[in-house]
Formats: sequence, structure tokens, C-alpha cells
Amino acid sequence: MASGRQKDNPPDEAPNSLPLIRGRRATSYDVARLAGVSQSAVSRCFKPGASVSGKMRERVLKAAEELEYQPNAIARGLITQRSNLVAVLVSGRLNLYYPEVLFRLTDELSKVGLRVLLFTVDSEDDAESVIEQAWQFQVDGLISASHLSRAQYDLLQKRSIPVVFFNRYFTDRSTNVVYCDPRAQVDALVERLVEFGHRRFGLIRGPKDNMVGFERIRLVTEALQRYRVAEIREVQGDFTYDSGGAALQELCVHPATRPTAIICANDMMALGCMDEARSVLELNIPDDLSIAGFDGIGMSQFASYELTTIRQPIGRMCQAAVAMIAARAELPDQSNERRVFEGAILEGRSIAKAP
Amino acid sequence: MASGRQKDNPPDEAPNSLPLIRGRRATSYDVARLAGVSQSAVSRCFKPGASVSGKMRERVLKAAEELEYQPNAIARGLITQRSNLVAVLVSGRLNLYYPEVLFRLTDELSKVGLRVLLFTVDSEDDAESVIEQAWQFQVDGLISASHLSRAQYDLLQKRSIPVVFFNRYFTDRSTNVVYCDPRAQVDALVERLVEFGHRRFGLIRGPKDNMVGFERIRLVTEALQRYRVAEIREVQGDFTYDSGGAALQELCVHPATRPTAIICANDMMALGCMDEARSVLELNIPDDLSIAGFDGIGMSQFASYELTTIRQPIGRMCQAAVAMIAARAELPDQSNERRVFEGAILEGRSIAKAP
DNA sequence: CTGTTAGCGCTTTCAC
DNA sequence: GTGAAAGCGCTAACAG
Repeated sequence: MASGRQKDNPPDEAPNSLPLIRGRRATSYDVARLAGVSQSAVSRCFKPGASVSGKMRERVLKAAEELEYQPNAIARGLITQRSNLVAVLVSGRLNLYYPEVLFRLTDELSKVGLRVLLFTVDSEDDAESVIEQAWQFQVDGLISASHLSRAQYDLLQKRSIPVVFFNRYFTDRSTNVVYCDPRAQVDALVERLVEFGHRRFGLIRGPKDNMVGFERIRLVTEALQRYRVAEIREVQGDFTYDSGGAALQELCVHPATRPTAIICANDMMALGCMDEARSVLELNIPDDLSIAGFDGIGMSQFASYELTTIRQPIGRMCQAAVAMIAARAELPDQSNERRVFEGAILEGRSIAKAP
Repeated sequence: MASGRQKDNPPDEAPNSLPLIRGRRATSYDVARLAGVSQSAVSRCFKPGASVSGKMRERVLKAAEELEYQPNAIARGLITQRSNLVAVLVSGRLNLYYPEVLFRLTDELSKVGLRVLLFTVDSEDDAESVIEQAWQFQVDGLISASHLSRAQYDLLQKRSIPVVFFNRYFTDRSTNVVYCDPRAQVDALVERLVEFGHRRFGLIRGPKDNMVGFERIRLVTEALQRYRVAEIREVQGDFTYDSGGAALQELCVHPATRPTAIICANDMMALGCMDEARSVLELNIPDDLSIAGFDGIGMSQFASYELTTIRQPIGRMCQAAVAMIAARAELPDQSNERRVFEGAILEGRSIAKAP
């Protein structure tokens, strides 16, 4: 067999053969040999801020270009203990109904030189295996826009993997978290609806395991109580379009006392609700029924809907999440941080005076 | 300093300390020491189908569990020359308007033990750097649901990175490709529209660099010519909702001779079109205007739209793409393959007799 | 500034 | 069936 580290070519090989010698990619040794320098010199040339003379750098880069050499990130990660990989967890739901988030996160991460190892999760059991995978791949951090159990979070902590939660958190654990607090906007929205004369409200919850959905409905309920609204009916949804329509039906079983205003824990359900109201119950929106949502997804502003909703500043939130994870990939022992963003009311045409 | 490979503990360390010794994760050496076997034995226990005695396996797995040992995928990749990483390229557009694709691909890939290194691309220049990144991370393959230039594809080939195209291909290159051929459904759709008495058609194209959009419109045009339809007006769109509305305006500048049927290169534009028709031009759909699309995205079947469209069998297409890339990650030199799926007409309520 | 050297944690011959 | 030893491609002290 050939000697170690390919210090010399096998005799039958042309001296300046193609970069891919027998399908093998060029290594820093190949570049070093061609440039007539040491292998570590090559390494330095690819490390930003290393001390190399201009002459050397030039020769090395020329040789590297000729061989189409690019440092092997895997080998680098092995020794530096930094993979430059960040695991991103999104639930199937989020990805389908709010794809902007994943897209923005990926974009921002790539700006700071981090790659996305994508995981989609549908249940807590999935998350279990995701954590093992992330661990095996030595990720520098994890951004979770999906539910994790406390045990799973503790495991991550124990393994010193920095975690940033996106729009979810634990009440009994300090964590890094980026989220949107819609409190002020909820209050303004409720005030407006009450001023419009609404007295019977329907609230459509998110899935049971979802903090954000829960919190939103809680804020709405509290605001309503502050305005002395007593007739509040809550029904369960699961963030899907279909569940929005089903929930509306449930709220309207007694047409005489049906709500005149409905607030949904997310936009997707609000759209389902609007469609059900118009096409099945034959109600006009907003004249017969006011509907509002949360998120500010692109679709909610389509002409068929023009939903009044509370938007999250997704762009800034994604930037914040990435900045936090990048900082902790660099210095793992930073203390936890919460970054809370305000929402903003997106004025649509889905709310009006009570009928 | 401590001796190489941590064969012995520093004296100040407790014998059975925590798995994370000073934040370091357990290695196969740690497990070997605890189990009283050689390091290579540990390695074998984690390799499926290796020859290990039951007794040994048991001891090793017990030690591994105690130390929470999981093999380091990075180090493994370095030696096996397989990273188990697959680069997935999606364009911002695709991700936003057709998130199902990314979701399904990720799911299927994880079933065969491959991880997704996600890249989002908006221009060909982005693709350039993505390819370098993918190369640096030694990906076992690349699935591209985004545009690549010929030069970029050739580079990938030269580097022996298996590539599977999702819904795009080159006319002058043989490639691995999964795509949907809607020919038969286009023909059926056009036939139906002609039978409904439509004689003036409007066609809304996709972005200029997009093969699929181009092909769809070409198929429509050919079918129309076969049915001797002469009045065809094509306008440019870019697959976005907004561009659908704008295109409709352009098609209707002369109300007297406006098209009575419109076919859009994708669903998202068709939705924009429907909304523009209803809310701005005050046309009824389908009575005043028939509209059809391509894709079969979830949203197209919302009650506000019920678009008649030609659906792609996304689930099966994603399975096929993953099977192809997995096979080529295993045996890189397999010949190219094209897997073509038929579309299916999704019956909505957006087409009817010509006014 | 440059080269030498020692590993990162793993898989894989090769003897035994 | 098991252990010893080599080495994947790279970075990081350390000398010079």
C-alpha cells in the first residue's frame, strides 16, 4: 500500500494529475506538496487572522485553487471541537403553517457561518431521537421552535449543548428564549372589540401542549375579564385550518347565543373559521361576526381574508435567536437570556361593530 | 499534560465520575476502560453486523449507557468517508409556498438514517457558496429543489457528489431527477375548458429561470393548439401571490376581449388571480372567469378558493428522491435515473362554462 | 514567520 | 472473537 499521508505519489500517477486523484479529494498535504511548504502552513492560510507572510499565502492559495482544495470541515470540527453545525428543530405544524420562521433562521445562521442541521418533530418521542442525533453530530447549539420536555432540556443542559427556545419556554426553568409578548396588543384588540359592542366572545385554543397558544388565550381571557365581559366560551383547536372551522361550528351550536367575536390562538385557525363562517354558516365577516388571530402569516393578508391579527416580528426574532446561539457556541458558559419582543396589530377587515 | 488518549485519569479525579468529565463527553476509550475491554471492541459493538460475543456486547453496552456514550458521528465520518449528511437546497420561494416538500424530504431522509444539511438559495450566486459548503462538510449527496447552473452541476459531478434534482432538470445533461409530468392532466383540463366553450385563454408564466413553470405553460399551449384555440395571451409572473393578481390585471386591460379562462403556472399565482378577480375586478369565479393552477398546495383547497388544479404526488416524489440519493450515497457510481410521476386533477370549483 | 509534532475520536486491517 | 496499531484530515502548541 501507499505510505502514510500520501507524502509521495504512487509511481504510476502523473505528476500534476487532476484534483480528484482516483475520486479522492485534495487534502492540505496535497496542497502543501504542490506549494512546497509545510502542511501546517496550508492550514494557517485558511484560518482567518493567522500570521502568514504575503508571499506564502499567495503560493498556497494558488496551489489550493489549482487542486480545488477546500478545508475539510469534518476534520476541522474533530480537532477544534466545534462543528459549526446548529440543530434546528421545527414541528411539522410550524413548518407547514409558518415557513417563514425556518427560512429566516437558516438565512441568519448562514450569515454567521453556521450550518443548519434540520430536524422535524411531531411528538416528544421524536425529540428524543433528535437530541441523540444532534449529540452525535456535535452540534454547537440547538434552536428549538418545537416542544421539548423538561427531561429532554435537562439532558441537553447536562451535555452542555446551548439551547435557544423560539416562542416557547418553561415556567420552572431558566432558559435562553426569544419570544413575542402580545400583551399590549391583546389589550388594545379586546378594548376595540368591546367598544364595538361585542359582549359574547368565542376563543379557540391551540393544541394542549403548546405554550404560546395557551398564553395567548390566557392573555385574551384576562383582558376580557378586565372589561367585565362574562360570556366567554373556549373551545379546543389544534392550530390547523380544519380545526378552526370545526371549532366555529362548536361555538355556534346555539345560533341565538353564538359569539359575535372570535379570537383564535393562531391565524391558520382564524382562516378556517372565516371560511366556515362564510361558506357553511352563511355569515358575513365582519358584519355578522368579527374574527381575529395571532401571528401575521403571509396568507392572512390575502384579499380573501384580510384578517385582523397580532403580528410577531419574525425577522427580528430570528436574528435574536441566531445571535444568542452564535454567542453561546463561541462561549458556552454564558448565562441565560430572555429576549422578548412586542407584537404589532395588523389591521385587517375582519372585525367590526357587533351586529 | 495528561498522556495521550486519556488512558489514565488525572490523580485528582474520582474513579467513577460523571459522564461529562470537565464538560468533555465520554469517548470509546472511556467506555473501553470502564468495561475492561479494548477500544476497538467498543467500536465493533456500535457497528451493526460486526462479530462480537454476546457477553462482550452486554458489558460494553452497559458501560456505554452508564457513561451516556454515543459514537461521535464526526470522527466516524472522517474515517469512513461518509458523513451521513445530505445537503438539501430549497429556494426561498419553494419553502414559503410549498413547505410540504422540505418537510417530507426531511422525514424520509431521517428514516434511512440521513441527516439534512439545509440550505436556502435565492440566486445562482447563493448556490455557488452552498456547493462549497456542502463540499466542505463532505455531504454524501445533494437534493436540489432549486435552480443550479450547468457549471455548478458539473462541479458537483466532478467532485463525485451524487445529485438528485427535484422538479427540475437540464435538457442537455443526463441527471438524476424526480419530477411530475402533468401532460395527461393538462390535456384533460384543456379539453374540459374547451368543451365548456372557452375560446380566449390567459396563461400566467412562472419566473423565467424556472423549468417547471416553463414546461407547464408549454404543455398548456400545445394542448390549446391541438384544440385549435387561437386566442392565447401569456403574461409573466414569478410564482408569488402578488404576481398572480398583477398578471390578471394585465390580461384584462381590454375588458371586452379579456380571457374567459386562465391557467397559472402554479397555485399561488392562481390564488392571487382569484382574489384580484373577485375583490378588484368584481368578477365571479367560476361564472365570469375560470381559473386553474398547478401543484395542489394545501391552501388551494381552502373553502375561499377550492381551486381546480393539477396536483403533484409530493409524498411519492419525496420518497423517490430520498431513495435515489440514499442508493447513490451507498454506491456512488450508479448510473443516472429519471423517475417521472403523473399528476392528478384535483377537482375544485374554479372552472365552469364560459360566460 | 515557518516547520515539526502530537493528537481530535473513530474504524479498520492485521495478528493472535 | 479480541486487541494493537495505523491513520482519516485537520489544528494547535512549541521550537527554531
